[in-house]
Amino acid sequence: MAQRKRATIREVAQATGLSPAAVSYALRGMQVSEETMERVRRAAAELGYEADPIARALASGKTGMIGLLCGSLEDLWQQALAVGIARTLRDDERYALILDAAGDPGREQTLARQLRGVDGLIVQPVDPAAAFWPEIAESLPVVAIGDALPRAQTAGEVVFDNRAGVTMALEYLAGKGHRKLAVLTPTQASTPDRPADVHVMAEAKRLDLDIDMRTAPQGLAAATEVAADLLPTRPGAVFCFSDSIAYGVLRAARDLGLSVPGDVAVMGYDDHPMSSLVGLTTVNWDIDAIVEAAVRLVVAASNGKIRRRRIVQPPRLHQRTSA
Amino acid sequence: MAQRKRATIREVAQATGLSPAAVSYALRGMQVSEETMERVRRAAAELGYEADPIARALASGKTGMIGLLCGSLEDLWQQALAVGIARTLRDDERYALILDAAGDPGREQTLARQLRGVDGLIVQPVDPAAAFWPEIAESLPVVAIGDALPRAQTAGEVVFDNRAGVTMALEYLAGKGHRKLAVLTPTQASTPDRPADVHVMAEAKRLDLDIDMRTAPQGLAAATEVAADLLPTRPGAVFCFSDSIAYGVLRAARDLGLSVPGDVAVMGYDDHPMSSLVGLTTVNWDIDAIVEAAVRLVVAASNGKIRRRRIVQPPRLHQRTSA
DNA sequence: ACGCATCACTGAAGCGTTTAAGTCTATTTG
DNA sequence: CAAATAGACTTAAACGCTTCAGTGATGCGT
Repeated sequence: MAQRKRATIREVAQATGLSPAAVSYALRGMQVSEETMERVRRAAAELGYEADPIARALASGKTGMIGLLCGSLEDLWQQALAVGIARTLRDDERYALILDAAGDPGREQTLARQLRGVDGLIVQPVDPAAAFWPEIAESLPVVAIGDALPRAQTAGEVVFDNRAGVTMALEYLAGKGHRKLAVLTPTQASTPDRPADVHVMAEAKRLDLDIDMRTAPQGLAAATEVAADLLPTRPGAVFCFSDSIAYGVLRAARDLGLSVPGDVAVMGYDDHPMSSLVGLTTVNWDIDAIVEAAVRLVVAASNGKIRRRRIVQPPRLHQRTSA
Repeated sequence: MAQRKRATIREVAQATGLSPAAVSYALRGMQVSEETMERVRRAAAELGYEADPIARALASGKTGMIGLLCGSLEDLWQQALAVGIARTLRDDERYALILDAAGDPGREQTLARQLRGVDGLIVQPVDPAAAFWPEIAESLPVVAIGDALPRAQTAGEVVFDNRAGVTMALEYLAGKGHRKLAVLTPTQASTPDRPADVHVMAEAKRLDLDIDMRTAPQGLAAATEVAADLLPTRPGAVFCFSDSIAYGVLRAARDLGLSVPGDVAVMGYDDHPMSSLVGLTTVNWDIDAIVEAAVRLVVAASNGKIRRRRIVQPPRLHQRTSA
């Protein structure tokens, strides 16, 4: 509370009889003799000096922070992704500033716009086609996860082959003999023509499926409510566009006394660790590979190395007991 | 990538024929005429001007960022807590810088020390008794969640009545007739005499229980491995100090073909939303209340309002099917 | 012994804001 | 009507660091 003033670089300079510049160099191991470096280190430790990241950032133009703009942190899988990215960034001496668009394209735009003082941005776009992305990507390195940003010059993209993922899921369900299904996609304010939705419609037509397409929030309680409305219409199977939503369906099914997969088959999407425990059949994206690739791309870009690589993740089907 | 330069306040000043100071005031609605304000607003919008948070922070001494130092983000409950706090902070125009001590007191110290340029700190301490807390708390407002920081002058504390929580869990298990139990606490590098451990030992003695105390990581896969080692010793019940660990036990039990709670009862701690789905009996802490209280305290303190309140959370028992 | 690098460091400008103090005009007040 | 007051700005000094362009000393080759 006391907000005690911390030591500045000037005080260290005074203590060692050097100039502030020399101290600055010494602390970062540049341009100084071994001996001076040692002396400075000692004095700094003595005074409890710790460089002020704000001042450093203003002077150097680099903050060491990477913004992580998540589509919706209510989704457990995205939580896991965020934690993984934060952890991996730390190994590069960088910190993640985690932001949550909460499924709202408007908020996504606001957050992306306000985001300065960040060396790079990793984004799981809610609205990949939005008009503001090119402008953002022009002012700092942007790496997109999930969907590409078609109109922006990103520093890299780790995209999911959602077309293949949807096909895989729907073919699997169709192969089990299901014709009448429901599809639950995450609720998001006004994002028309989402790529995933388009894929679902196309595949439904191709496979001659009767689908009831609805939206659901990612929170367990809220998703359960939506599912409780849906299940009485007795779809043969429910395909959820995130494991979090699928958990809600499982919960609702149990509350209604429906057996899974007997009365209703349930499929998820993403493969959160908990899915292995609850037996959810789901489409798997390799989260570790995604984390690793995204971090590598954004770190390279923030160092000025140009990559602009597009890495495509292939889906895999994890069959368990729910479908 | 182009790193296109954004407009500065000076350019807005030039465009309007005012001084930078006037623009600064106008943009924050102070000391200027309505008319000038409007003119500045328009010019700023035109130029796409957005204040640089770094420079603003250096000049004003406030960043709008609150540090959130989590004990271990592998724990799903702590993930949920972090997401909730970030979301709630946003309503106060503040951002959360989420950091993960990963159960390591050493890392906790490093992170806490480096943490400057943050208006306040919310921490779920790994090592509440550590010697560096007083120093940290002196340089910025600190709010502790979970365990209090006994030696530091914090700006507030939202503590869990772990004594009551442990008693509740152990009495419940004892009441079910269990004598031989195992307790799984989160792995953390070298933190001696953790309060929770002490409570467990005391209660074990009082209730005359035979307990096998072990540690486990919070990740599902890793926790499952530990549990797979433990379960063959056939404890009557396993009490886990986090739901995440309990999930691992449930998984291992299923892998080994043990019925829950028939062959082994499992109890968790924290009450993550998923526990309602997997039927985990657990000790509940009201996460929404905790989030709300912690944010309120840290925001008040970062505004200079002194509170220093200690809020104690009472445990509740959520009985489900696993014990 | 001479020029030429190299090394170790210093001086000072700047990064883009905020903010305390000061200036000038217009208005109010005794 | 002089003096005090308020309003609307401007000036300039921070904020704490980095970094560019020097400045003397040394070491080196010839």
